[in-house]
Amino acid sequence: MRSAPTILHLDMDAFYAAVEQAAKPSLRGKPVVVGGLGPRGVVSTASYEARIYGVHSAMPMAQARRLCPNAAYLTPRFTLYRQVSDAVMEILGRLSPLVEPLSLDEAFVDLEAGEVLEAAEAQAARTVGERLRVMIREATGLSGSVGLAGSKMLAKIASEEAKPDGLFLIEPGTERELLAPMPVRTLPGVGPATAEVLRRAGLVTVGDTAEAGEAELLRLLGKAHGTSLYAMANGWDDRPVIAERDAKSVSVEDTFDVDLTERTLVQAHVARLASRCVERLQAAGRSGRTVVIKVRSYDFSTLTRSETLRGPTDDPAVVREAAARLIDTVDTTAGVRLLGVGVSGLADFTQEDLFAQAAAAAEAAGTPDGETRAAASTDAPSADEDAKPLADRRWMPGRDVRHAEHGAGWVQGSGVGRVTVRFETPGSSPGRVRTYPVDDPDLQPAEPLPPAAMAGREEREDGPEPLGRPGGTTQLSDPAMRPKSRSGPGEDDGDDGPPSAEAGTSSP
DNA sequence: TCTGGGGTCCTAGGACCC
DNA sequence: TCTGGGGTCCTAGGACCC
Repeated sequence: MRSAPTILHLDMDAFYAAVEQAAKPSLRGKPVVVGGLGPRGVVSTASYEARIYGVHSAMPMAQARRLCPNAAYLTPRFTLYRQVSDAVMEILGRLSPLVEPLSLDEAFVDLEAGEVLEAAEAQAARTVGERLRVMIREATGLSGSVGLAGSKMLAKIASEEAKPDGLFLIEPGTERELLAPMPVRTLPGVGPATAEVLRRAGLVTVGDTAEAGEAELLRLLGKAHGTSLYAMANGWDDRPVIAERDAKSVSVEDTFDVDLTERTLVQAHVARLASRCVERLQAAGRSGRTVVIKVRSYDFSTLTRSETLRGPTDDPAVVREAAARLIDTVDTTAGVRLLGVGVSGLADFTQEDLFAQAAAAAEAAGTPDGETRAAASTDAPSADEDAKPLADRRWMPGRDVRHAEHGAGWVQGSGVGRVTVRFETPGSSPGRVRTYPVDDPDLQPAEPLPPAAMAGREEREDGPEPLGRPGGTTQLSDPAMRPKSRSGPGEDDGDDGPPSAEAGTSSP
């Protein structure tokens, strides 16, 4: 715990939804929900306008649609979010060399490690935080909330208090009094299960928990959890900001629109997931020794099976074979809703490297060829072409497209052989809507356009058609064009829950 | 129309070794 | 001739986070 508030936590406000609003002028000020659009999708991020209706992260998409039928529902575009995130992280790097990203939209910064802050007093830290918020807005057009405190835990709690679009500084010395009345769920590491255990013991607030004493918490929660919770409840936290950590596992998983029952289909999906997993592993330049499969059944019960190899590998065939052996041990006849394949026990070298080294050594020593292994490891990794039908992905709501005549736009919706496109770009004014057949050769998928603030020079010259020409056929209901109907104050507790991953459901 | 996807860390039991 | 004790690795599951 530092005597000056020199740990900064940045949390971007409703990040994915805010990026979409920056990219799509017609959605600004309107409810926007980003997440999986399939029958089993969940909400990744809801804009503040959508939260007023009760929509929040991790909520099933179907429920969100019931609560807020007029929102724009968009599939996530991670490459774009990563671009914007990189720009934000670069700005954080100007404050201090010690930046710890937690996700695309969140990071800790140790201001003491930078020169920006010499006089380590509160006023200086506040100034740095406010300047940061301005820089982020100028560079990306987005708002972020800043927490400042003497520890990571408190900085994070502070940024939560600051939301949305604010700054909150916890003056060292005031933390216990600030924390005491807060619900124990405020503390990091206290989720539903822990909160319930504590509630049954009569501990509801952070203050209750601190007063209960360490022995009681150890009894209730076990060693590691009890010890850390006692410290957190007292505001004690001296975890350092750590610049970069190596990943410890890589995994991919798919939830299916309809439960899988056919054995060969299950096996085929496991093989495909194994290949995808290895692609990611290789892209990271890593290899792994333990292969894990995950199976979620029709009733949501979930199990994992793992196998540890003799040495680390990044060979797709080796991982596929291990995954195939593992799935063979699982009864899937009742129906499977999710399959996953992961690799852990990561290393920076591979078994093949070792073979190659041995071979090279052997060759150097005059032994005939060291080629035996090479063939196996260069097998084509069988890209997952058939992952999702191409047509489905091309016209997912939210995707960028380009029309030969009308220029850049994005997919507002599709169905029954048609795609509805709104023609606008980040720097334009709200655009109009037109509908095309899905196989119209004039219409093609396009690269995402970054927020206008980031676009710099190259943007703008190629805007969409101006408003005013009649002829756009609007046949899908058009959420973005409805009048703003902000109802009621809404609650708006925290921000962002779970970010999500690729639109990811697929059917057999 | 109930419940995504990508991670981290912890616990606990059994195998195995010294 | 009836019971060690500790350390490490592996496997499985669960809580939690974004």
